[in-house]
Amino acid sequence: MTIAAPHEGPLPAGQPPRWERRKERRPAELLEAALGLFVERGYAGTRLDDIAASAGVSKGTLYLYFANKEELFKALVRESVVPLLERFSDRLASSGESGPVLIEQFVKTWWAEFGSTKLAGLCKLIMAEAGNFPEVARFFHDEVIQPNNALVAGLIQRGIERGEFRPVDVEATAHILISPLVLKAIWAHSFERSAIQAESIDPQRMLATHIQLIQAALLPPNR
Amino acid sequence: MTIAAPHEGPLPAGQPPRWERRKERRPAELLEAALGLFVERGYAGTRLDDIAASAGVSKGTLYLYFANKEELFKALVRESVVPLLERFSDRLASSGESGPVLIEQFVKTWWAEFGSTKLAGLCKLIMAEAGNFPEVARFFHDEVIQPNNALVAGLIQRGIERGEFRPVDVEATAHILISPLVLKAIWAHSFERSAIQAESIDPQRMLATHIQLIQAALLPPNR
DNA sequence: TCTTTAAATGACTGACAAGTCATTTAACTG
DNA sequence: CAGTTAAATGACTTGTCAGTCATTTAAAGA
Repeated sequence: MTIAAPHEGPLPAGQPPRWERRKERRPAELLEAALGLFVERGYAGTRLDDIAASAGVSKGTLYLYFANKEELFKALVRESVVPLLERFSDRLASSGESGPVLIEQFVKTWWAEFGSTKLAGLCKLIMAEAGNFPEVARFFHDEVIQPNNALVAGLIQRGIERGEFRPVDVEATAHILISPLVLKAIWAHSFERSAIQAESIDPQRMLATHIQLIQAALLPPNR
Repeated sequence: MTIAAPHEGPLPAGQPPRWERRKERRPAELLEAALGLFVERGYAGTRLDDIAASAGVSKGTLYLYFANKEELFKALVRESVVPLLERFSDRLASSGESGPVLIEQFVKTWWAEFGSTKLAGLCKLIMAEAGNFPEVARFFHDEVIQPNNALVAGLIQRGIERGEFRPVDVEATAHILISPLVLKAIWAHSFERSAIQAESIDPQRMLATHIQLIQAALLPPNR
């Protein structure tokens, strides 16, 4: 993509080397290519030759950086997850907003930062391959899903304590709140790819309705 | 599984033939075996040898009944969908119950008849393979998902017209209502298989909460 | 300019699994 | 009890793709 300076060391003063080599941006480039192809064709359906070609190198190069296909896949999951967590953790946990507003912020942020992203395709992929890669599934579950659920549960719990929400089963409600987001994100990478002219609902419209419904459902019974 | 009489014709009076042959229950048996293995290991991960062995025959036999792996898969989807539709169509569409009760009935029936079944695994499989089998995805979408959505949308629409529900975006609400069911069903065939000791929520508990929340969310603003 | 170093290559191999088919086996027939 | 039919078999062929490695290429240093 972009022309890059060698990883370190002095370059011939000024102009970058026309053709790159011995770069250590290679792993990242390969993972980027792998993400796209894995999401599009699935794990088994993606050839390492294609990933390499898509990253502009040969298959041999790929093996300089990753031991094998499975390790490449695991690295992809690991590397994709890190920025994801960073983006989310501190975002809403300690905001001063009211419960209903926090819910709205969460839904919108979640969709913008994750649901509408290629990463949602990765989520679909992991679910599809969970049976074949239990460790990967476990990792993703522990590092992404659980914290995310906990975050939502925290929002609801706090709202209840403040009297902004009526008392409900916090964990179950958290699941129910997230489900439409996750499913819509997955959907976009399965049916909406194939059955294109399917009259699928606009995400923003669905999100807006979802926010309204949840807020109404959690309204305390006072007054 | 069970010992079966030959497809037709007279048997030697009384005792069924000890070893079956030339049966035409074979296709169904093969599809049954295929369903289990496909759901467990995915499309690419399932060997035809294994399907045949699981059905108690050799691979050659499989090819007497299905042209190839892809046709076997398509047949599986087609055959699985038919009973699914029959079970659901006439169930709730013309019941005399009130809106909130219909919602509850729908959620519980859906889970019992589909979500907690192997067929949910098929749904996961189709989503995972949608990219590789667009026709299959389209078929499933048109024959299962759309009618199901329409059914729910109908319930909500009728409730609104009767004044049992407040006016909402019917289509979006239908999606939102179904999402937690579908996702929980898919979940059971991915993460809950691999990350077993994950503290996953009991489906009944989640269903109960979901019903409460939806009913509250749709409560008309009267009084 | 020559030498050194390591990044990159791509032809090769080995394994695995889809799909074939000549042969075997068992039910039925006369 | 032959003889006929077709269901069933499993060894074999074939194509694909993950993974290897001797060779090539280009950057850096002397």
